[in-house]
Amino acid sequence: METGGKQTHKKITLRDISERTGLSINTVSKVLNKKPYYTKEVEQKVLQAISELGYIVNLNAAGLRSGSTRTVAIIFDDIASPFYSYMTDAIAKRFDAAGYDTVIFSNYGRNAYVDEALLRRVLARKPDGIMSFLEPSPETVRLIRRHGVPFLIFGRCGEKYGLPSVHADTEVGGRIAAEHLFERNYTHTAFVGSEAGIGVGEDRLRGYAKVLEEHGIALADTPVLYVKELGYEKVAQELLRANVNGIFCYSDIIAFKVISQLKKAGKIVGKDYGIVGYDNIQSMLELPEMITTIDVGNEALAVGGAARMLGLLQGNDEDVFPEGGIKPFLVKGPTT
Amino acid sequence: METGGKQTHKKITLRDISERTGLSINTVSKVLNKKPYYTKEVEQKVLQAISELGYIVNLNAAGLRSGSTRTVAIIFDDIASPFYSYMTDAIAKRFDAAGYDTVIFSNYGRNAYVDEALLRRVLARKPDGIMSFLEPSPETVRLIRRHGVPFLIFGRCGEKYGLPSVHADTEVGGRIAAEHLFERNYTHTAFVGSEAGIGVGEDRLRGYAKVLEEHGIALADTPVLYVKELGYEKVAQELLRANVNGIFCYSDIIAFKVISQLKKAGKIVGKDYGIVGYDNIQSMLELPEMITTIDVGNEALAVGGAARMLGLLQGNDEDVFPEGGIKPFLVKGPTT
DNA sequence: CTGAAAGCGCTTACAG
DNA sequence: CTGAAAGCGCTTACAG
Repeated sequence: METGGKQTHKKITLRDISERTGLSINTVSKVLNKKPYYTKEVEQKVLQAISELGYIVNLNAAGLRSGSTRTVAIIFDDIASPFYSYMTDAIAKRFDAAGYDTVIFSNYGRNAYVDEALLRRVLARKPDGIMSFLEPSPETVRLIRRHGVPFLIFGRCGEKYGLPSVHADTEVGGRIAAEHLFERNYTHTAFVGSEAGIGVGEDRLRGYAKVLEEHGIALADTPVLYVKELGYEKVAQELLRANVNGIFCYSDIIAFKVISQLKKAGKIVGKDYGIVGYDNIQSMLELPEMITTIDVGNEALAVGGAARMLGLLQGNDEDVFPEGGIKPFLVKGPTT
Repeated sequence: METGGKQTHKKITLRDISERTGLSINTVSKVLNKKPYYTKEVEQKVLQAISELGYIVNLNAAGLRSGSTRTVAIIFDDIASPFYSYMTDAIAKRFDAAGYDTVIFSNYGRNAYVDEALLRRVLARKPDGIMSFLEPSPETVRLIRRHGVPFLIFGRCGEKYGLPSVHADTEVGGRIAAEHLFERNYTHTAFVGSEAGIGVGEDRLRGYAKVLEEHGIALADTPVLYVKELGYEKVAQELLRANVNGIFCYSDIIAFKVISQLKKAGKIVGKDYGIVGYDNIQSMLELPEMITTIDVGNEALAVGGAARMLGLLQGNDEDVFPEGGIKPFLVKGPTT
């Protein structure tokens, strides 16, 4: 099987086009970049030589000189997660349409934040902008400042970092979930999160807690469990021990696993208890309706996020959602 | 004042490190790249200056000179699809560990092949290698050859293109699915694909067809339907009209939609009919068990694909699966 | 062990 | 409208 690996392939550069056409390198460059001015005749010659020699521009070299790589970096925790991959697809598609390529970075679950080491790797590629699903660590914020690169936080609020962000109102999401559980008479509730201290998780928890209060229940008197801390088996044990009948989960994936665990104990979802997830991944994957969940306005979020990033790339710092942000909504499924 | 700190966005380059330390630029470069030889003292000085000034290397510039960008491009059809995003995560993680960053490219569903325009965009970034979930068009193959860049086809056979590939035996997958349907007495079967002419789809269909033949049934006498051609409603109509009771689908996602459509007509899956999907996405997403499906050896495929690509990057053209490839296996679910 | 020079492939002023 | 020169930030020979 041949790969062409070791063969010598002559690299075609502007110099070759220049020699072929008898024009100077910068005239050729001008035609390539459609900069004024050149004659139709020159254009013809250049385009023909390019096609004949199979010239392909080296954008790294171009970026080195021009200062812009026409590249956006996306940072996430876990691209295998449907929420991230769906969003990445929707966003990268828009970058593509605007002439930007996308480089992806992840710390592969090693860290819930963008740490300095990761940001250094990102910056070494000189992207024109960075869009991050993760929040930056404090030192990272300093590095972003110093570097002056546009940095957009996506899906989480950037206010406390003084950085631009596009996100839905997560507290409202938690509120909607809790209200729904109470409406359906699942009033003995618990919250199951990923890990404590994640900003967006805390927001959802807060919205949920407020509804509890309105019903005269203190959050402290109800289970608040984190799967990364306890594991799913222990979480299920706690839920059973507390005799909970309404569960609000940080994500659909967590909800699915909780359902599986409780099933082992003979508990039937939608009958013995109700559960609400988060993210509405079933709609992203075009799966059959599986769960009651909160949709954070996925589509609007992706569109808005891409628009905001492209705006930042042009030095435009205006918020795309001045009206108070995207509103999450409930999607009723068979689990409540 | 150089130590003042808030120098607004002055770019720090090797030149600055050189001036700060009194060493030459190439000595600094040598330390950065750990090339022999330099003294401990010099190393100390350089590392300190780098830390003080917050230097970050420009890998585009480095790549321009060295010829290697330490970058791999991944091309896919649709990163929002769980199969692709899971694989991308598993693969990119391994590239990362080997010191390569990943750039993603897609034609966003516009084309089932890597066309020339897309490959040009990829090559303009000068990746050290390309890994593609999509097969190349004929002109694209020529361009790959001419360019001499390592190009690995992932998930599909590259033999007919003369290009290296890592893939499971898809024909066996189709065979296993069909055998299972017959075993379970779903003997009046149909195939539902994505679109005609996709190599990997044809392979699955062929394996399926062979089993039919062994049971004395000609493929031509059974429905072979493509959703991109007919749409889901028409597909369901055809399935009902032919009074089918066993369905083999090209993917789990297609299977889910077919199940939804047939439900509207009152048909209960697992009772009125059996259905087998492909990809085992439920395991990737950690969803509850939802469907009988074919797992193509996802984990092994990702590990092997990454290893093969990293091998190609080092000029090593050896196949990582000399023993006849990865074997798909059946995952029994509630739909058969 | 360290440094001066050349060059990777472009684009950007600027001169004509 | 076209071209000669400089330079983006590095690494690579090569000289000392």
